[in-house]
Amino acid sequence: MTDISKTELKVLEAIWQSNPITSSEIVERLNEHGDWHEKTVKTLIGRLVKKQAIAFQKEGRKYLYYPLVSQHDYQLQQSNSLIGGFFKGKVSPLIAMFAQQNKLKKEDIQELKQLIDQWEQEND
Amino acid sequence: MTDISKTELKVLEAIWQSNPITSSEIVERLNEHGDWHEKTVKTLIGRLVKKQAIAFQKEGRKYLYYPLVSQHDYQLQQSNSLIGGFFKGKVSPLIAMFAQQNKLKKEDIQELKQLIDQWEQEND
DNA sequence: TTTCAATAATTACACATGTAATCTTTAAAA
DNA sequence: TTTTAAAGATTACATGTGTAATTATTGAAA
Repeated sequence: MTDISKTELKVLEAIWQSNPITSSEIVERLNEHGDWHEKTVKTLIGRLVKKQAIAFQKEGRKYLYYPLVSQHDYQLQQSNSLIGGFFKGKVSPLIAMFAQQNKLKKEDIQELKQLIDQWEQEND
Repeated sequence: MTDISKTELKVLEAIWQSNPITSSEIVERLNEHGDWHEKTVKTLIGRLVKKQAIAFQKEGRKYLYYPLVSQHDYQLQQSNSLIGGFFKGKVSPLIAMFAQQNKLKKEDIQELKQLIDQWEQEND
């Protein structure tokens, strides 16, 4: 799959939010936050189709778009790429960075602890 | 600061590795992994200068390049952007994702525990 | 059935990016 | 001092990206 650009990603996110979805609904959804020109959105939809990130089903006169790439898979791939590229594939340096920046809240710590407990229960 | 492209980042990473550094040294370093044409690297160096990601000091006939953007700051910004964009600014969903993919090793858990201990000692 | 309006497809255009070649400058070598 | 070679600056060019207008298609309305 070719790279998905910043603006294409915004469109894809609108589609992930719920689908299948028509182009005009995509435009509406994007315009809830931000200012998107209909023509621009149509172009981006077309590029996403060409990149096989989305596809459509013709339902009579309507084109119903849906994702071919799942949000989870995309996030996983991007996260792996960042962690792999910056931190040799290890997550702790990222967490350390956040800790240093005082970006960790009680809730985060709580959730991390829970994840660790779960991991320890499952592994050995 | 304008965005730094993929290939520009490779050049910047070579500079972060140790600096100040000459363009030919940058080329050498990049060619330890991968195949970089000298002219291409020169172009990318020029673009990084224009973007004010790096600068140089003329040392007689030599141009000595050094970073204006620190690796740490760059990584922090990119990490924040990913975590902010995908996980509403919370780190635990990312860790959960890694856990699910069996990407967490004993060592990671060990380090996470330590970070948590430290956090708890510092915060209340 | 002709017309209209919505939607998609095509075209446009400036700036970014990947990849490099050519031109210019200047210190070092001859 | 003239020549050369290395480094930077400029130019090149195809493809990608952001942003949109124009054209074509087609089901729905009149």
